[in-house]
Amino acid sequence: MTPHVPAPATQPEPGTQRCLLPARNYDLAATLDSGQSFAWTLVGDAWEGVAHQCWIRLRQVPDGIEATTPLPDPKSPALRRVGLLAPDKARETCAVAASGQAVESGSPWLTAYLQTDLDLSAIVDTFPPDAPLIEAVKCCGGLRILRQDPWECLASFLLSATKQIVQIRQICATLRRRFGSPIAVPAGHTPAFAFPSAQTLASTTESDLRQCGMGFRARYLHQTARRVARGDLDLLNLRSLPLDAARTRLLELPGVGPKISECVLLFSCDQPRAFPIDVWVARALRRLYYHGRRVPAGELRELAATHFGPWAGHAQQFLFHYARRYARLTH
DNA sequence: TTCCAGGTATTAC
DNA sequence: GTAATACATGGA
Repeated sequence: MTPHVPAPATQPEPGTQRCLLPARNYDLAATLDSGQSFAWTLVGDAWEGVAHQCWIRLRQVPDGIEATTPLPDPKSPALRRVGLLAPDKARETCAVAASGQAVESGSPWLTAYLQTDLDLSAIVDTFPPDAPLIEAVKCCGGLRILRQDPWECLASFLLSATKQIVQIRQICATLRRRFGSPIAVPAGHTPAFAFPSAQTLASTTESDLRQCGMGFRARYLHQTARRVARGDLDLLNLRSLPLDAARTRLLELPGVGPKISECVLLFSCDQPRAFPIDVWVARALRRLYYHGRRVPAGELRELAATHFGPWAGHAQQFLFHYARRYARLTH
């Protein structure tokens, strides 16, 4: 499927810098709106959101993804953590960008976040050649998996239990507004906030969190934030552990079960075999691989672990997006 | 009004 | 070991 590609803008707006991340076979809309991140909003023909504590605007353009960020403001040290480059490098490029040129140099952290360097067709080639996957890939080609911050990913999915994606997005936005640090945005833009750290959330109360509309999930988020804040679990170190070890550590956290742990492993811990099975994926697996029969959860897990190969998580994301967006699979 | 939402922990067989 | 149930909240 070919994503809609709007015409490129010519000039970055004043006070911002822009760069192009070359990418082939990349569907930005499918990627940002497929329930893996809850940080992005469609504004006109672009997606606005916050990643790595930076406000960003992303647009699909013919050669890849165009990214816009605010220029660093030397008068606001608290808001200085902005830009497509590390802050020191960003200052060097200010003059160039402010003069109206697009910044063409790379931005390693954004490339890593969006995974624009990954060869998606090589991944798809590793999938088993079965009809359901072929159909899902045909419908959702260009769907990527982001590499998110582990804490934001864990906290967001703790809030996901029996919530619609639109509501998870709302709760995350409220959490940012109430507890996140303000970050730089283009002049005149509505304020944006970083995702609050585990330390910050640990220092609030369960009742404070509950007022963000998260209901019973507040206790899980608060308790997990406290454990992470006091160092029981080093989330970044999780990325260097083998799959089983990382999974075991995550499952020790309150409110984290088999589904949420797989989400964190797949979306933030470099574990492409991780395979979250939620209601949609379970429904899709039953419908597409078992003729709609009732199948024990254990059998679905067995299929997930053995059938889809080294990039099973991507297969899962195709099936999830396909079921939700195109097939509208119901019970 | 009733049902359901990218689940998990607890309790009951 | 597997099957029901409570858990808050808001949108459809």
